[in-house]
Amino acid sequence: MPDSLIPQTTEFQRELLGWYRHHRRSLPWRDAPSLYKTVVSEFMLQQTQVKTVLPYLARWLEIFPDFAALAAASEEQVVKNWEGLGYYTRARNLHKLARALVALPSPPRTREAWLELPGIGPYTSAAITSISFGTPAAVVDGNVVRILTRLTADGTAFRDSAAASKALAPLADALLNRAEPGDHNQAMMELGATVCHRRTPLCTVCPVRPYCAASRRGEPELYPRLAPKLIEQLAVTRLWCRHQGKLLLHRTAGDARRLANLHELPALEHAGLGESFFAGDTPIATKKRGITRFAITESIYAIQAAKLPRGTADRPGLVWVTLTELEAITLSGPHRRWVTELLASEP
DNA sequence: AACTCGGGGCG
DNA sequence: CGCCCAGAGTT
Repeated sequence: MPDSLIPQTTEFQRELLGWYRHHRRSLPWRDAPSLYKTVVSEFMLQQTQVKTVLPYLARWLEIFPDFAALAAASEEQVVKNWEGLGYYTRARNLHKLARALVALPSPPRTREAWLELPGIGPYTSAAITSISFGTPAAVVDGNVVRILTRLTADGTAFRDSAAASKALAPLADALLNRAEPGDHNQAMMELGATVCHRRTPLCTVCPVRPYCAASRRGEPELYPRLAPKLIEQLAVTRLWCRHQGKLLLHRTAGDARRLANLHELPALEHAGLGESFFAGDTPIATKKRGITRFAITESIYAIQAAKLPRGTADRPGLVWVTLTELEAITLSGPHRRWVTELLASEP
């Protein structure tokens, strides 16, 4: 392991923590910290930027102020308040977690015990226990991977960020300030978010620049080395079908791995229609979206209910929804926007 | 170990 | 457009 940094660990920790005390952003889970706020924010922040999370978290804390309120809510209500954030399994797991915690005499205090709970992995268990209980567990997220590979100029070609996190865990642990693990962990992530940017990092204001091999070489952007991902182009055709004030939607099965119980505009396959059903017609809207490794172009075609093949609307998953019901049900983020937009542009 | 899950920010 | 974001669960 490239660890020329290790002998200077104490100095590194002191500079990092000193910087953090002065420069940390004021964030809702830092102001009046509580276990509940820490847990909810960590779930929302999985693979999601701070800026995106802020409005969701504020609303969430109003509606579900503590574990008891969350545990008492229905799953439907919980997922509805996650609408637009994505990775909806996180919401279901957070809900399950709340129900598991209120059934215990007190929340666990060890990383191992938290790891057993739903939605909690290596990162989140370390984050929660270090921040809330002072447990000496080092977090390794995307920020930490970037900082550690730069500190040591580690040019290893990692398959993906998960492989990098695993490989860098020992170094993260060696650098952990065991007297202040929560602030140390947050300081590492704060540094990654506000100074050690993926591109054009602000090395001139970096508190740990003296310990950074990549900065010395003048090429911090070379790290980390991650394999490029292949983006696949995909085309989806969807229906816009209005009838007697209602809108035809597709509801994904509750046991599906993706978008379980969520609604979207029906795709051709949901309606049992062939690929060429709308051949020659003009879509009322064309939308682009990205989903992990897919770049999807969605074409939406208006069709009268009477022109659908008989029995189409009775197919499994298809539902007629009134505009009043539409507000209460959960749509995926993009579909919520598109539907709102298309309704507003109706004559 | 490799895949999958949604969505948005930003260069 | 492509990469990344306070990752975890499943296969």
